[in-house]
Amino acid sequence: MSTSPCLSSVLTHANLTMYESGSESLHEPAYMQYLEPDCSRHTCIPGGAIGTGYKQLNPQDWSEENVIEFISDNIDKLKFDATYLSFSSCRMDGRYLCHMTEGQMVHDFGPYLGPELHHSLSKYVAKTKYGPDLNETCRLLEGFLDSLSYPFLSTLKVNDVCDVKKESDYGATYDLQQAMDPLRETDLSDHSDSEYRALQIPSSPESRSSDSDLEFAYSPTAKKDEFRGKRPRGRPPKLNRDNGGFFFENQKKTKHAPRGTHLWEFIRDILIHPEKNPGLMKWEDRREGVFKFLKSEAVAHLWGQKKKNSSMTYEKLSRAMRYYYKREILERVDGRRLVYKFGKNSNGWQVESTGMAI
DNA sequence: CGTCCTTTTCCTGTTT
DNA sequence: TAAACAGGAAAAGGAC
Repeated sequence: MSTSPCLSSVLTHANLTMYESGSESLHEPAYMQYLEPDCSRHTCIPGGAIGTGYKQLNPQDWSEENVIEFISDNIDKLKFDATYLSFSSCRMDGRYLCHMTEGQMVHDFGPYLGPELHHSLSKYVAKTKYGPDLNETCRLLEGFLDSLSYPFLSTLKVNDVCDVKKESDYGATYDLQQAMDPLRETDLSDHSDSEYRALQIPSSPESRSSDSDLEFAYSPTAKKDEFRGKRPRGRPPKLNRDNGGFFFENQKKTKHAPRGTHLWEFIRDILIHPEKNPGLMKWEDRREGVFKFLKSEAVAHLWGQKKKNSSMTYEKLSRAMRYYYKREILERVDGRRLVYKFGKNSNGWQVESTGMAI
C-alpha cells in the first residue's frame, strides 16, 4: 500500500478542483468532512465514513457518497494515480452511473480506470440481480466460499470468484477441497480432485465397505464392529450429525425439504450462476445443455451439504444422475467422462429462460 | 398413516 | 490400475 497514492490527497485535490470550479453546491458532502491532506484513508476516516456500505446496496440506489466510495475503492485497488481525476466527473448517483456505457466511463475516468469501473460495477449489478432472489443453491455456494479455510478464499466473495482466475497459482481452487474436509489435517494445498478423492474416499469396493469410518462414526445405528463383512443394502437410517462437521453445524434443519431441491435442479442452479461457481462445473455446450463436472467430489459435497448428508460422494450422486436418463431429465453423453446433458424433461437451464448468453 | 417418488447406499461388473 | 460408468436391489424419508 505504500506505493499507492494517498486516496485522501487525491480526493482533496478533487475537492479543490470542484471548489475552484465554483459550479458545485456549497453543501459539503459528508465524506468531505474527513478528508485531510497527507493522511491515509485508513487513519483519517472515522467510523468508516468512506466505507464499503455501498457493497450491500443496489448500485441503482447508490447515493453520490456511495458512488465515491465505489470509485475510491477501485482507485485504491488499482493503485491508480488519480491526481488528475476530476472530482466533478465522480459526482453522480448510482442510477446515473449504472446508465453509463463503458465508453462514457473511459471518457470520464480514462482508459485505465474507466474499464475497470465498468467491470467492477457490472459485478455489483449482477450481485444485486441475484441478491434478494438468491436461491438456496446460490446461497450454498456463497456459504461454501465463505467457509473456506484458505486465507485468500476466506475473504473471497461471490462476485470475486471470477477474479480468482487472475491469480497465477490457482491455489484457491485446490484448497476448496481441503476446506471441505475440515476433519482432515493432511495438507491438501496442492492436489487434484482425484488426489483429494484418493485421500478422502476409499475407492475400491473392499475399502469402501470397511471405510466409512467417517460414516460409522456418526451413525446412530451402524455398529462398526458388526460389519466385518458386507453391509446390508439400502439406505441406512438418517445419521445423527451433531458432530457431522462444521458445514452442517449451523444449518437449520427443516422438517421437510422445500420444493425445488431435486438434484438436477441443484446442478442446473450451479451452472446457471457461473459467477457463483468456483470452478465446480462448466458448460460444454451451453445451447445443447451439455455440461461437465470439473470438481466432482466438491459438487457432491455441496449436494451433501444441501441434503445435510456429510457422506455424499460423486459415486452416489452419479447414481442419482443416472436415474434421470430414464425420465429424460438427462441424456447420456457417451464416451465422455463426467459429462452430462440436460434432457427434454428438464427446464430452466436454456439460454432463453436464463437470459444468459454464456 | 399409507403411498408414491426421489434419492441414498451398496454392490457387481464393465469401460475408459 | 484407478476412476468413471452402468444399473440392480433395497431402503430412507419427504411430499402429498
